[in-house]
Amino acid sequence: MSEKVITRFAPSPTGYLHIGGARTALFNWLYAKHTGGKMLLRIEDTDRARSTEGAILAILDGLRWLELDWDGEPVYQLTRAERHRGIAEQLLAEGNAYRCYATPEELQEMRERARAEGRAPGYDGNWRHRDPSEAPTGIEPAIRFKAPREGETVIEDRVQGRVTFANKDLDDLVILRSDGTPTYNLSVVVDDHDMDITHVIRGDDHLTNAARQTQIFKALGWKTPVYAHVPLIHGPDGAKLSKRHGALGVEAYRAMGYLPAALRNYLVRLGWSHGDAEIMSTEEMIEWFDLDAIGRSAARFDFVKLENLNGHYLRTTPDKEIVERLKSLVPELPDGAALAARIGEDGWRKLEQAMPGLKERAGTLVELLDNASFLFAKRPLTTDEMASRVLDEGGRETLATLLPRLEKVEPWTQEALEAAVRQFADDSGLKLGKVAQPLRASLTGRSISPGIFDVLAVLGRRESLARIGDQVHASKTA
RNA sequence: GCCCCCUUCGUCUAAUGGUCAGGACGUCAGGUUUUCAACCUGAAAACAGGGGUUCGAUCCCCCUAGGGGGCGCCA
Repeated sequence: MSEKVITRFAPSPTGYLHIGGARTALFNWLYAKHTGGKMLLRIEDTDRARSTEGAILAILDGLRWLELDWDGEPVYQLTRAERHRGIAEQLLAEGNAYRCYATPEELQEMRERARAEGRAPGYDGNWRHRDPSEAPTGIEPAIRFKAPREGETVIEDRVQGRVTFANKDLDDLVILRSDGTPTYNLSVVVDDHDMDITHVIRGDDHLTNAARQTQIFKALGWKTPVYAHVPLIHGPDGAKLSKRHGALGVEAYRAMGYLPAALRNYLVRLGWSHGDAEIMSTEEMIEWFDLDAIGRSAARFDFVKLENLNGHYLRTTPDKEIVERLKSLVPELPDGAALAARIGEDGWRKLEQAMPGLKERAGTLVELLDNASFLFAKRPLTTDEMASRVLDEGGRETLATLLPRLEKVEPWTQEALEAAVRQFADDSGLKLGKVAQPLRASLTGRSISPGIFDVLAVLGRRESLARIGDQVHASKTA
């Protein structure tokens, strides 16, 4: 019965689901899937001052967007406070905890003194042995766990290996605040036990917590879960991930135009590998993922590689799906409403038609959309610098002679257009590029675009001829 | 300050007590080409430093340096 693996993702809702949390969730999810187990979701909202409803929603949304599902209903830690309190009382009754009357000021002072004297700034255990009769009046005590003083606490970590802490370095932590609310380390132990969690996969910033939690598990006579502490993700400069370079919520990645499959693929390769495999399907990830293959060193976040991966997934995603994703993305963009109005039904149709050429050239959905902007541009087009240079006198003359030939093309298909333009280039003794570039500039306002015959076909006869005509006329009036 | 962890091309990583230290992204050079991409070919690019152990160390041990994490009545 207890053979089945149960992992959990346990974010605290004090902000969005950041990229490190997303990877932790992914690893928990993959391990659960790999072993045929479950992944539970627990919202660690015991810090009432900082937890927000919005953050909970953001985290749930982020997980859904990443397509990482969890088993059962999310457990809100706050709702279990009574149970946690009960265990604290039990620990107290069994002599594994004690009341501490130290005030915040006293603790502050103690820490400063310890630091000054070069000792670990932990609690000195003053109230561990003091008689309750000495308790000052008017002060509600906190309850502290009576941590072992001698010996060591050993964690057999699936990623970090055997990690040993001297018990003298681990102080008596508060398990129940003076206001009667449980603290993190107590809640985690009780919940992991009650939820039958078999594997705890989390960031290695929790490594020392694992030692403290192990002590509590032992005091309670409970079996500890298997631990796997994954190294953190750093910014490109090797320093802690800041908002500037990637500690963004996953919704920011969505807004930048990344695909969930690409982000998953990128994240799974940060700290974990399977031989030379780089691009892998979700099925392959599940099949191959294993705790033992997780590395022990921190990885730097690299947007360039993410974008490369995203480009790959863009190219292999069906056109219709990309259009759907764009439709939901556009309203969230700056000026999204206006953009959506400009695109319109007709624009979405053109977009899908032009998609094969567009997705080949983009790293993100946002870039793709920008590359596609010529599709919904209104005449007369504005031309960028490079396009203007192509549309010099010679370029416009070429267009002027080409225009009548194009007007005769029937039907207006890519094949017919290509044949006509190539024939024109031949007849004029011009290289195809000399014709294609002015054409491109007149049709898109840029020097870069999808294949020119695609552009012509998608834009349609009327619009294409009008845009070319605009340039020809400009040459006459100039 | 104390405790814990980490260190292979710029980045993500593989591998091994004896290898030309492999792959991917990026970079550079070619090819292809209507532009840009994509794609193909090729190149440059790493075992942090110092001691051991060993016939032989990137790999095992120690030290140093550098980086990271933790040290709350936060989670």
